[in-house]
Amino acid sequence: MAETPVPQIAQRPKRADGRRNYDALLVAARTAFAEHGSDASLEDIAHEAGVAIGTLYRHFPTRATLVEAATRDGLEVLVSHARDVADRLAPLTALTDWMRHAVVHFSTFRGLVGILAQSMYDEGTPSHAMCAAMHTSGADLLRAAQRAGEVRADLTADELFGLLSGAAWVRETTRAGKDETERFIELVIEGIAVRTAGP
Amino acid sequence: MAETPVPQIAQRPKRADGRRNYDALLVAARTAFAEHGSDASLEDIAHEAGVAIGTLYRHFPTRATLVEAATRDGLEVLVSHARDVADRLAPLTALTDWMRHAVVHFSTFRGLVGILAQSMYDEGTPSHAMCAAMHTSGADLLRAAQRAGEVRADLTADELFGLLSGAAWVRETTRAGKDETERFIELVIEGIAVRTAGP
DNA sequence: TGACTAATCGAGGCAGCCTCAGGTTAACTG
DNA sequence: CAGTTAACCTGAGGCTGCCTCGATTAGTCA
Repeated sequence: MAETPVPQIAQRPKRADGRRNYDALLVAARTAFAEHGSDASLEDIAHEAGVAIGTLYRHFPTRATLVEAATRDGLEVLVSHARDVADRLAPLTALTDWMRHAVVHFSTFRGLVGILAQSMYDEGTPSHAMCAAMHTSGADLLRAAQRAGEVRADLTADELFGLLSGAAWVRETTRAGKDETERFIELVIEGIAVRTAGP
Repeated sequence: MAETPVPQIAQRPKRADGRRNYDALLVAARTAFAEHGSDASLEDIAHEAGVAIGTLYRHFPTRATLVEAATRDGLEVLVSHARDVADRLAPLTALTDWMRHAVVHFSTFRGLVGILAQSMYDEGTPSHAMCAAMHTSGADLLRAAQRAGEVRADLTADELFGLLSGAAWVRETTRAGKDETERFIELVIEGIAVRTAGP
């Protein structure tokens, strides 16, 4: 298993009021993003957190840094989940299970997939480090499934993430439920899995 | 083949100067959308067309109506292309070919897929009529391929359009080239096609 | 307690959206 | 051709949201 560095992008502020406001902003941001997508009004978020707009910008100089902070935990869970399933499940099952979780996380709120897809290859974006770690996680699972002969050998990790984010985008724009998402992933798996002997 | 109504959403203005400005706006809009995506500045478009902002709003009361007018031709081509391939090609080949064209059109500019995906099921959107016609076209091709036993019988048209728009979204956000797009569609087809006898 | 400086505040400049009251002009009519 | 009319055009102005920055406040530490 390849090394998955744990990125520390921005240490939290030190002063008590600073820490308090930072947390309040994060809570407000998560709510606002869930409701209005990644382009929710920053001034509303600041107001909701009981803080002036300048304070928001002090903690999060760009929208991207706020999104990153609001979604970091979820991505961390995703990365550790990859290690977990790799240990517990058969290769293709592990990959499938992880893909399910990835799609759900990517579509946490409208606009997230776009940001993550961007960050995956664009260093310099706040989310890049976490995305790179996640890329490694996915690639490891893919490689294992390929070694086991369960996934077509010519599929690259980038292609896998293309399929994954496409699925997440569809989920987020159609507000698909559990069943539709499950079905969609099944179709994708069908396309990348090596067929076992037919009837 | 089901009926494909040709919608006439908004007749063009009658007076000469009105028609002239309408056309100029459309040209400017296509350029701007291609360059900046569907959220290009409307004031820039008006200025580029040599017209005041109020004139733009007179012809296109909402951004959606402008997008619709700017992309209607392409959708019409897509619909007639479906009839064409249905006549000329074997069912699965026809479906595949049409999907290729659909993905390319859907990703004409950044933001289009989202609008089309929305319009497909939301009556009351300007693009809905064209989208519905296109839905019919795709469904016809799908049904033919299923009758020929070449595509899994349990795939619905809505699922097909989910896959299609997912592919288009990936193409538009990664600015994928011809090869990547081709590959992506191949993977999708692999997932929905009935496997011919294996080795 | 006083000094230091992190942290906060919010007015203000800017961009883009959209409306509407008033001015202009193409097209038609006698 | 002059008169009439409705279609058309204009752009200032109100609004929302982004982002900055100088003045102010308040934790922290010696």
